Amino acid sequence: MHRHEGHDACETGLGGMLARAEAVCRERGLQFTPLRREVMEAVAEAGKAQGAYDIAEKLSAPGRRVAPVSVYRALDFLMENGLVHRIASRNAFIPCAHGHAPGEGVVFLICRKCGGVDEASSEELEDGLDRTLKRAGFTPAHSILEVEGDCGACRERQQAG
Amino acid sequence: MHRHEGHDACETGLGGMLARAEAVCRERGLQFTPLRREVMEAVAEAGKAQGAYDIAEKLSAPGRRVAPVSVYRALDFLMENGLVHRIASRNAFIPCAHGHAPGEGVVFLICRKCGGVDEASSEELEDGLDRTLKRAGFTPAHSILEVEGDCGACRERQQAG
DNA sequence: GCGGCGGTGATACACTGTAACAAACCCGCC
DNA sequence: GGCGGGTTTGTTACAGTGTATCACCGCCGC
Ligand SMILES: [Zn+2]
Ligand SMILES: [Zn+2]
Ligand SMILES: [Zn+2]
Ligand SMILES: [Zn+2]
Repeated sequence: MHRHEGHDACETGLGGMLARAEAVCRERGLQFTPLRREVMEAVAEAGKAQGAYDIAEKLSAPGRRVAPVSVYRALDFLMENGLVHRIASRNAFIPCAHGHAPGEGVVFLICRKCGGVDEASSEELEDGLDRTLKRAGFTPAHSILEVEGDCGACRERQQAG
Repeated sequence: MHRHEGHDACETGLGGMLARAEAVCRERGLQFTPLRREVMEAVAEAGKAQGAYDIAEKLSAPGRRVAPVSVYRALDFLMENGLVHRIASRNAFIPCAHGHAPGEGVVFLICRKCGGVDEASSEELEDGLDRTLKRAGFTPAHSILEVEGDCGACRERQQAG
Protein backbone atom coordinates (compact mmCIF):
# COMPACT_ATOMS: atom_id res chain seq x y z
CA MET A 1 0.00 0.00 0.00
CA HIS A 2 2.78 2.39 0.79
CA ARG A 3 6.30 2.65 -0.38
CA HIS A 4 9.11 3.54 1.91
CA GLU A 5 12.75 4.36 1.71
CA GLY A 6 15.97 4.26 3.60
CA HIS A 7 16.15 0.54 4.25
CA ASP A 8 17.84 -2.35 2.62
CA ALA A 9 16.49 -5.64 3.84
CA CYS A 10 12.92 -4.96 3.00
CA GLU A 11 10.49 -7.81 3.47
CA THR A 12 7.23 -6.42 2.34
CA GLY A 13 4.02 -8.38 2.07
CA LEU A 14 2.34 -10.74 4.47
CA GLY A 15 4.43 -13.77 3.63
CA GLY A 16 7.70 -11.99 4.02
CA MET A 17 6.78 -10.55 7.36
CA LEU A 18 5.63 -13.89 8.71
CA ALA A 19 8.78 -15.53 7.46
CA ARG A 20 10.90 -12.92 9.16
CA ALA A 21 8.97 -13.30 12.41
CA GLU A 22 9.50 -17.01 12.31
CA ALA A 23 13.21 -16.61 11.59
CA VAL A 24 13.69 -14.06 14.36
CA CYS A 25 12.02 -16.30 16.91
CA ARG A 26 13.93 -19.37 15.85
CA GLU A 27 17.29 -17.67 16.00
CA ARG A 28 16.54 -16.22 19.42
CA GLY A 29 15.10 -19.41 20.84
CA LEU A 30 11.64 -17.92 21.30
CA GLN A 31 8.26 -19.46 20.61
CA PHE A 32 6.27 -18.24 17.65
CA THR A 33 3.06 -19.68 19.00
CA PRO A 34 -0.22 -19.94 17.07
CA LEU A 35 -1.70 -16.98 18.92
CA ARG A 36 1.34 -14.81 18.26
CA ARG A 37 1.25 -15.84 14.64
CA GLU A 38 -2.42 -14.97 14.34
CA VAL A 39 -1.88 -11.58 15.91
CA MET A 40 1.06 -10.96 13.60
CA GLU A 41 -1.09 -11.94 10.64
CA ALA A 42 -3.95 -9.72 11.73
CA VAL A 43 -1.63 -6.74 12.04
CA ALA A 44 0.14 -7.49 8.77
CA GLU A 45 -2.98 -8.12 6.72
CA ALA A 46 -4.65 -4.87 7.60
CA GLY A 47 -3.69 -1.95 5.43
CA LYS A 48 -3.70 0.38 8.40
CA ALA A 49 -2.89 0.53 12.07
CA GLN A 50 -5.01 -1.84 14.14
CA GLY A 51 -6.18 -1.33 17.69
CA ALA A 52 -5.76 -4.18 20.14
CA TYR A 53 -9.51 -4.54 20.44
CA ASP A 54 -9.89 -4.64 16.67
CA ILE A 55 -7.43 -7.52 16.57
CA ALA A 56 -9.20 -9.32 19.39
CA GLU A 57 -12.47 -9.02 17.54
CA LYS A 58 -10.95 -10.16 14.27
CA LEU A 59 -9.48 -13.27 15.88
CA SER A 60 -12.63 -14.11 17.77
CA ALA A 61 -15.21 -16.36 16.20
CA PRO A 62 -18.37 -18.12 17.30
CA GLY A 63 -17.09 -20.56 19.88
CA ARG A 64 -13.74 -18.91 20.37
CA ARG A 65 -13.22 -15.65 22.16
CA VAL A 66 -9.79 -14.04 22.10
CA ALA A 67 -9.63 -11.57 24.97
CA PRO A 68 -7.89 -8.22 24.46
CA VAL A 69 -5.46 -9.04 27.22
CA SER A 70 -4.16 -11.97 25.21
CA VAL A 71 -3.72 -9.70 22.23
CA TYR A 72 -1.80 -7.21 24.34
CA ARG A 73 0.55 -9.93 25.52
CA ALA A 74 1.19 -11.10 22.00
CA LEU A 75 1.73 -7.52 20.87
CA ASP A 76 4.20 -6.93 23.71
CA PHE A 77 6.12 -9.97 22.60
CA LEU A 78 6.12 -8.89 18.97
CA MET A 79 7.17 -5.35 19.87
CA GLU A 80 10.03 -6.54 22.06
CA ASN A 81 11.32 -8.41 19.07
CA GLY A 82 10.90 -5.57 16.62
CA LEU A 83 8.15 -7.23 14.62
CA VAL A 84 5.44 -4.67 15.21
CA HIS A 85 5.40 -1.02 16.22
CA ARG A 86 3.00 0.90 18.36
CA ILE A 87 1.67 4.18 16.96
CA ALA A 88 1.33 6.32 20.07
CA SER A 89 -0.84 8.96 18.45
CA ARG A 90 -3.42 6.34 17.46
CA ASN A 91 -3.14 3.71 20.17
CA ALA A 92 -2.69 1.23 17.38
CA PHE A 93 -0.19 -1.18 15.94
CA ILE A 94 1.47 -1.79 12.59
CA PRO A 95 3.74 -4.54 11.32
CA CYS A 96 7.39 -3.71 10.86
CA ALA A 97 8.39 -4.44 7.33
CA HIS A 98 12.07 -3.66 7.73
CA GLY A 99 13.83 -4.92 10.80
CA HIS A 100 15.83 -2.02 12.13
CA ALA A 101 18.97 -1.97 14.12
CA PRO A 102 18.00 -1.33 17.73
CA GLY A 103 18.27 2.37 18.53
CA GLU A 104 17.76 3.31 14.92
CA GLY A 105 15.35 6.20 14.71
CA VAL A 106 12.34 5.74 12.49
CA VAL A 107 9.61 8.16 11.51
CA PHE A 108 6.09 6.92 11.07
CA LEU A 109 4.19 8.58 8.25
CA ILE A 110 0.50 8.33 8.99
CA CYS A 111 -1.93 9.15 6.22
CA ARG A 112 -5.06 11.01 7.24
CA LYS A 113 -6.95 9.83 4.18
CA CYS A 114 -6.25 6.13 3.84
CA GLY A 115 -4.96 5.47 7.34
CA GLY A 116 -1.89 3.70 5.99
CA VAL A 117 1.32 3.99 7.96
CA ASP A 118 4.73 3.95 6.36
CA GLU A 119 8.14 4.00 7.99
CA ALA A 120 11.04 6.16 6.92
CA SER A 121 14.46 6.75 8.31
CA SER A 122 17.32 8.90 7.23
CA GLU A 123 20.79 9.82 8.32
CA GLU A 124 20.21 13.53 8.16
CA LEU A 125 17.12 13.37 10.29
CA GLU A 126 18.94 11.26 12.83
CA ASP A 127 21.90 13.61 12.83
CA GLY A 128 19.73 16.68 13.18
CA LEU A 129 17.95 15.14 16.13
CA ASP A 130 21.20 14.04 17.76
CA ARG A 131 22.71 17.48 17.48
CA THR A 132 19.58 19.15 18.81
CA LEU A 133 19.54 16.82 21.79
CA LYS A 134 23.22 17.30 22.45
CA ARG A 135 22.82 21.06 22.43
CA ALA A 136 19.99 20.72 24.93
CA GLY A 137 22.17 18.54 27.14
CA PHE A 138 19.73 15.66 26.85
CA THR A 139 20.69 11.99 26.68
CA PRO A 140 18.12 10.10 24.63
CA ALA A 141 17.00 6.59 25.41
CA HIS A 142 14.04 6.16 23.11
CA SER A 143 12.23 8.39 20.67
CA ILE A 144 8.83 8.61 19.07
CA LEU A 145 8.57 10.35 15.71
CA GLU A 146 5.15 10.37 14.09
CA VAL A 147 3.97 12.62 11.30
CA GLU A 148 0.37 12.87 10.21
CA GLY A 149 -0.43 14.07 6.71
CA ASP A 150 -1.24 12.87 3.22
CA CYS A 151 0.64 10.06 1.54
CA GLY A 152 1.72 10.25 -2.09
CA ALA A 153 -0.84 7.74 -3.30
CA CYS A 154 -3.74 9.63 -1.76
CA ARG A 155 -2.51 12.92 -3.11
CA GLU A 156 -2.32 11.53 -6.65
CA ARG A 157 -5.71 9.95 -6.28
CA GLN A 158 -7.11 13.29 -5.18
CA GLN A 159 -5.59 15.18 -8.11
CA ALA A 160 -6.83 12.60 -10.58
CA GLY A 161 -10.36 12.39 -9.16
CA MET B 1 13.37 23.12 36.28
CA HIS B 2 14.54 22.66 32.75
CA ARG B 3 16.33 24.90 30.40
CA HIS B 4 15.54 24.99 26.75
CA GLU B 5 16.90 26.49 23.63
CA GLY B 6 16.00 27.57 20.18
CA HIS B 7 13.37 30.15 21.05
CA ASP B 8 13.36 33.87 21.45
CA ALA B 9 10.22 35.07 23.12
CA CYS B 10 10.55 32.91 26.15
CA GLU B 11 8.07 33.46 28.93
CA THR B 12 9.13 31.07 31.58
CA GLY B 13 7.59 30.83 35.00
CA LEU B 14 4.00 30.69 36.10
CA GLY B 15 3.34 34.42 35.91
CA GLY B 16 4.71 34.76 32.42
CA MET B 17 2.68 31.88 31.11
CA LEU B 18 -0.54 33.16 32.62
CA ALA B 19 0.14 36.62 31.24
CA ARG B 20 0.72 35.19 27.80
CA ALA B 21 -2.47 33.12 28.01
CA GLU B 22 -4.42 36.20 28.96
CA ALA B 23 -2.89 38.22 26.16
CA VAL B 24 -3.53 35.53 23.56
CA CYS B 25 -7.17 35.24 24.52
CA ARG B 26 -7.71 38.97 24.57
CA GLU B 27 -6.18 39.52 21.18
CA ARG B 28 -8.23 36.69 19.67
CA GLY B 29 -11.47 37.69 21.35
CA LEU B 30 -11.67 34.48 23.39
CA GLN B 31 -12.67 34.03 26.99
CA PHE B 32 -10.02 33.19 29.54
CA THR B 33 -12.56 31.95 32.05
CA PRO B 34 -11.81 31.09 35.69
CA LEU B 35 -11.87 27.37 34.94
CA ARG B 36 -9.51 27.72 32.00
CA ARG B 37 -7.24 29.85 34.12
CA GLU B 38 -7.23 27.29 36.93
CA VAL B 39 -6.42 24.48 34.52
CA MET B 40 -3.64 26.56 32.98
CA GLU B 41 -2.27 27.26 36.46
CA ALA B 42 -2.42 23.62 37.45
CA VAL B 43 -0.51 22.59 34.36
CA ALA B 44 2.02 25.40 34.71
CA GLU B 45 2.67 24.93 38.42
CA ALA B 46 3.50 21.26 38.18
CA GLY B 47 7.10 20.50 37.36
CA LYS B 48 6.07 17.63 35.14
CA ALA B 49 3.40 16.54 32.72
CA GLN B 50 -0.02 16.27 34.32
CA GLY B 51 -2.79 13.86 33.43
CA ALA B 52 -6.29 15.24 33.00
CA TYR B 53 -7.46 13.29 36.00
CA ASP B 54 -4.59 14.64 38.10
CA ILE B 55 -5.68 18.15 37.23
CA ALA B 56 -9.30 17.38 38.00
CA GLU B 57 -8.30 16.08 41.40
CA LYS B 58 -6.05 19.03 42.10
CA LEU B 59 -8.83 21.50 41.30
CA SER B 60 -11.43 19.63 43.29
CA ALA B 61 -11.95 20.42 46.93
CA PRO B 62 -14.49 19.52 49.61
CA GLY B 63 -17.67 21.04 48.30
CA ARG B 64 -16.46 21.49 44.76
CA ARG B 65 -15.90 18.70 42.32
CA VAL B 66 -14.29 19.45 38.97
CA ALA B 67 -15.10 16.59 36.63
CA PRO B 68 -12.45 15.32 34.22
CA VAL B 69 -14.69 16.18 31.30
CA SER B 70 -14.50 19.85 32.25
CA VAL B 71 -10.73 19.61 32.43
CA TYR B 72 -10.61 18.02 28.99
CA ARG B 73 -12.65 20.85 27.55
CA ALA B 74 -10.40 23.45 29.07
CA LEU B 75 -7.33 21.56 27.85
CA ASP B 76 -8.76 21.37 24.33
CA PHE B 77 -9.24 25.10 24.38
CA LEU B 78 -5.73 25.74 25.68
CA MET B 79 -4.21 23.36 23.12
CA GLU B 80 -6.07 24.96 20.22
CA ASN B 81 -4.50 28.23 21.24
CA GLY B 82 -1.02 26.87 21.69
CA LEU B 83 -0.92 27.36 25.45
CA VAL B 84 -0.46 23.74 26.44
CA HIS B 85 0.83 20.66 24.67
CA ARG B 86 -0.23 17.07 24.91
CA ILE B 87 2.49 14.47 25.43
CA ALA B 88 1.17 11.50 23.50
CA SER B 89 3.55 9.00 25.02
CA ARG B 90 2.33 9.87 28.52
CA ASN B 91 -1.28 10.88 27.99
CA ALA B 92 -0.39 14.05 29.84
CA PHE B 93 -0.14 17.78 29.35
CA ILE B 94 2.51 20.46 29.79
CA PRO B 95 2.39 24.24 29.56
CA CYS B 96 3.95 25.84 26.52
CA ALA B 97 6.50 28.36 27.62
CA HIS B 98 7.37 29.61 24.17
CA GLY B 99 4.57 30.33 21.80
CA HIS B 100 5.57 28.80 18.50
CA ALA B 101 4.66 29.76 15.04
CA PRO B 102 1.96 27.35 13.88
CA GLY B 103 3.53 24.49 11.97
CA GLU B 104 6.83 24.92 13.71
CA GLY B 105 8.16 21.55 14.73
CA VAL B 106 9.09 21.07 18.36
CA VAL B 107 10.68 18.13 20.11
CA PHE B 108 9.62 17.23 23.60
CA LEU B 109 12.43 16.04 25.82
CA ILE B 110 10.95 13.86 28.54
CA CYS B 111 13.17 12.98 31.48
CA ARG B 112 12.78 9.47 32.83
CA LYS B 113 14.16 10.45 36.22
CA CYS B 114 12.47 13.70 37.19
CA GLY B 115 9.56 13.55 34.77
CA GLY B 116 10.22 17.08 33.57
CA VAL B 117 9.47 17.91 29.97
CA ASP B 118 11.39 20.46 27.98
CA GLU B 119 10.81 21.72 24.46
CA ALA B 120 13.48 22.16 21.85
CA SER B 121 13.40 23.13 18.25
CA SER B 122 16.05 23.59 15.65
CA GLU B 123 16.40 24.47 12.02
CA GLU B 124 18.51 21.47 11.17
CA LEU B 125 16.07 19.04 12.73
CA GLU B 126 13.22 20.67 10.88
CA ASP B 127 15.14 20.60 7.62
CA GLY B 128 16.15 16.99 8.04
CA LEU B 129 12.55 16.01 8.68
CA ASP B 130 11.28 18.04 5.74
CA ARG B 131 13.74 16.47 3.36
CA THR B 132 12.99 12.98 4.64
CA LEU B 133 9.28 13.56 4.15
CA LYS B 134 9.74 15.03 0.72
CA ARG B 135 11.80 12.06 -0.38
CA ALA B 136 9.04 9.78 0.85
CA GLY B 137 6.46 11.79 -1.09
CA PHE B 138 4.59 12.62 2.09
CA THR B 139 2.88 15.93 2.81
CA PRO B 140 2.95 16.63 6.53
CA ALA B 141 0.12 18.26 8.40
CA HIS B 142 1.15 17.74 11.99
CA SER B 143 4.02 15.99 13.72
CA ILE B 144 4.73 14.48 17.09
CA LEU B 145 8.35 14.33 18.18
CA GLU B 146 8.98 12.99 21.66
CA VAL B 147 12.25 11.76 23.08
CA GLU B 148 12.55 9.99 26.39
CA GLY B 149 15.86 10.01 28.23
CA ASP B 150 17.81 11.78 30.94
CA CYS B 151 17.94 15.54 31.25
CA GLY B 152 21.15 17.39 32.00
CA ALA B 153 20.19 18.26 35.54
CA CYS B 154 19.44 14.67 36.45
CA ARG B 155 22.64 13.43 34.86
CA GLU B 156 24.72 15.92 36.86
CA ARG B 157 22.88 15.02 40.02
CA GLN B 158 23.60 11.37 39.36
CA GLN B 159 27.31 11.96 38.79
CA ALA B 160 27.58 14.10 41.92
CA GLY B 161 25.67 11.64 44.14
C1' DG C 1 -38.63 39.58 27.61
C1' DC C 2 -36.72 36.35 24.35
C1' DG C 3 -33.73 33.61 21.63
C1' DG C 4 -29.21 32.27 20.53
C1' DC C 5 -24.68 31.06 21.91
C1' DG C 6 -20.75 29.72 24.50
C1' DG C 7 -19.30 27.68 28.82
C1' DT C 8 -20.10 24.56 32.62
C1' DG C 9 -22.12 20.58 35.39
C1' DA C 10 -23.50 15.95 35.51
C1' DT C 11 -24.15 11.29 34.04
C1' DA C 12 -23.23 7.71 31.31
C1' DC C 13 -20.51 5.33 28.32
C1' DA C 14 -16.66 3.71 25.06
C1' DC C 15 -11.98 2.78 24.56
C1' DT C 16 -7.27 1.50 26.22
C1' DG C 17 -4.42 -1.02 29.17
C1' DT C 18 -2.93 -3.81 33.46
C1' DA C 19 -3.11 -6.92 37.74
C1' DA C 20 -3.93 -11.29 39.62
C1' DC C 21 -4.73 -15.98 39.59
C1' DA C 22 -5.80 -20.41 37.57
C1' DA C 23 -5.33 -23.78 33.99
C1' DA C 24 -2.82 -25.74 30.18
C1' DC C 25 1.37 -26.68 27.95
C1' DC C 26 6.22 -27.85 27.21
C1' DC C 27 10.44 -29.97 28.27
C1' DG C 28 14.16 -31.76 30.76
C1' DC C 29 14.98 -34.94 34.45
C1' DC C 30 14.46 -38.77 37.65
C1' DG D 1 6.08 -43.09 32.80
C1' DG D 2 5.75 -39.49 36.42
C1' DC D 3 7.48 -35.10 38.46
C1' DG D 4 8.81 -30.16 38.66
C1' DG D 5 9.46 -25.64 36.96
C1' DG D 6 9.12 -22.17 33.45
C1' DT D 7 6.26 -20.21 29.80
C1' DT D 8 1.96 -19.34 27.54
C1' DT D 9 -2.92 -18.73 27.63
C1' DG D 10 -7.73 -18.07 29.71
C1' DT D 11 -10.58 -15.53 32.75
C1' DT D 12 -12.06 -11.98 35.61
C1' DA D 13 -11.76 -7.81 37.49
C1' DC D 14 -10.22 -3.30 37.53
C1' DA D 15 -7.69 1.20 36.56
C1' DG D 16 -6.93 4.89 33.37
C1' DT D 17 -8.16 7.80 29.36
C1' DG D 18 -11.38 10.15 26.58
C1' DT D 19 -16.11 11.27 24.44
C1' DA D 20 -21.31 11.82 23.85
C1' DT D 21 -25.35 13.80 25.54
C1' DC D 22 -28.35 16.65 27.77
C1' DA D 23 -29.49 20.18 31.04
C1' DC D 24 -28.46 24.54 33.09
C1' DC D 25 -26.60 29.09 33.42
C1' DG D 26 -25.01 33.68 32.02
C1' DC D 27 -24.45 36.88 28.62
C1' DC D 28 -25.49 39.77 24.75
C1' DG D 29 -28.19 41.43 20.94
C1' DC D 30 -32.84 42.01 19.26
ZN1 LIG E 1 9.91 -0.92 11.56
ZN1 LIG F 1 -2.92 7.64 2.03
ZN1 LIG G 1 5.51 24.91 23.17
ZN1 LIG H 1 15.46 15.14 34.78
